[in-house]
Amino acid sequence: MTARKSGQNGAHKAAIRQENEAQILAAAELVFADYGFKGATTARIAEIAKVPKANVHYYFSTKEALYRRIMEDVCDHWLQAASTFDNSTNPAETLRGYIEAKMDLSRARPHGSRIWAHEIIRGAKFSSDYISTTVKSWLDSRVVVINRWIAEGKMDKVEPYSLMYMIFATTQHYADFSRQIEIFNNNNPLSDEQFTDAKENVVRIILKGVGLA
Amino acid sequence: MTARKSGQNGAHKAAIRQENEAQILAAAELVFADYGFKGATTARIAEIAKVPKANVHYYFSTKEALYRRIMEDVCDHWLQAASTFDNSTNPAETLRGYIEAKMDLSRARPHGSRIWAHEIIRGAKFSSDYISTTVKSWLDSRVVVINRWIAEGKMDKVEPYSLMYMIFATTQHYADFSRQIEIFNNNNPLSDEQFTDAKENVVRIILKGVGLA
DNA sequence: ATTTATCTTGACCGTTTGGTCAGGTTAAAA
DNA sequence: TTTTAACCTGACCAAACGGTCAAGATAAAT
Repeated sequence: MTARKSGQNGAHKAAIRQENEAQILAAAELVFADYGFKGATTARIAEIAKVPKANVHYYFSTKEALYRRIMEDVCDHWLQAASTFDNSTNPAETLRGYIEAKMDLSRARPHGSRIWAHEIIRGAKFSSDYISTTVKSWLDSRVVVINRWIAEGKMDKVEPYSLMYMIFATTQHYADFSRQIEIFNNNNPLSDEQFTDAKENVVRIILKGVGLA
Repeated sequence: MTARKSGQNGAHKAAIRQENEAQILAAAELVFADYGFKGATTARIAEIAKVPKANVHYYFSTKEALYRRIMEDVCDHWLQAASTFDNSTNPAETLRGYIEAKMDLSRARPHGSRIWAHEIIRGAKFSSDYISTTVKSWLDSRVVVINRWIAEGKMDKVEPYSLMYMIFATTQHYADFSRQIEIFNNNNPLSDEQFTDAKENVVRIILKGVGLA
């Protein structure tokens, strides 16, 4: 294949790089989600990505570098869902939007949620900085909003952190524990209908639970 | 030390066995909780248990045998907390009792909860039988109770599974994600006071959320 | 056509892994 | 006291681990 056949300026090489990196990242996300950082192996990642193991190390110098890259991706998506909390005029609408966004993220990217779970369970060795700065700032500012709603008598007086933890836990449960839910559902993954129903139930219980229904 | 010095009939040997097994089990619980089955190493377990690695294999033939034993323990404790759901006359009292029992279990035995989380995240390879029989039976019978409460107009019409998943997720979050909670709490573990407060908030939000307040 | 830069990979290396074992110590039984 | 059964452990092993590298293949630039 000549240079002319592809786009100009080394577009083919760039495409190869992008393709391979994407393949490796997708495989790594799967393997890290199943086994966490320590339990995952580069050989297994290579196998799933369908590239020789040496090629994994050509694109990502170390297992840790690959892991950190995956964590960045996971955090980016988390922040994206978080932004739903911005429109803070109507408490019920805002909370509903946030819960629904987090539920949808659990459905769309369960592996990311599982990687995060591994990371925290193990003690957040790689991400404690990110949590104590970026995530904590985000959370604290939402707590302020919730406290304002409470002060304005728009909702019940609840501990905002407890509420947020409940939302974190419940929404992520549908990703992290989907295998358990599947078994309870007679060994069938939740259908789109069942998931939508679950989402509505979660929203309703929480909104009513804090006096927003 | 002679046989006479200890109780009769080989009590000393039995005591040694019990002591060592307990030490190894405690260490294994810690290590499996941090790294899951695959990521945990027998060398690390031996180190924490303060016995030579060969001794770990003297008491537990393989890493998998040790892991299964730990899983049994975890399940036993889970079933113990589950029994709180038995007194099913008063919905609010029953649910409150169950939620509080699960919260207390997360506080008292966080490692067990984390091991369970690892196990499910990975796909419940060792425990799918236990879940699809024992746990599912337990859950389905509680769902019947909740549906009866709903039919009797004692609480809102909610999807019982969604409600139970919310309780699982939220209570276990205080064990599995305690490191994250700690960071949000300015790098301090929740005090007994804060935990009691969180527990009460969780109970209040859920009970009110399903129309039991 | 030749050079250069990037991509590819089988073979390899030192270390760590789960697990074994021979030979020892200790306590219970005879 | 002697025998027996259980406990203990340093040393070891094959396999799997993360990572390296030299040598070749491919495509872009000259």
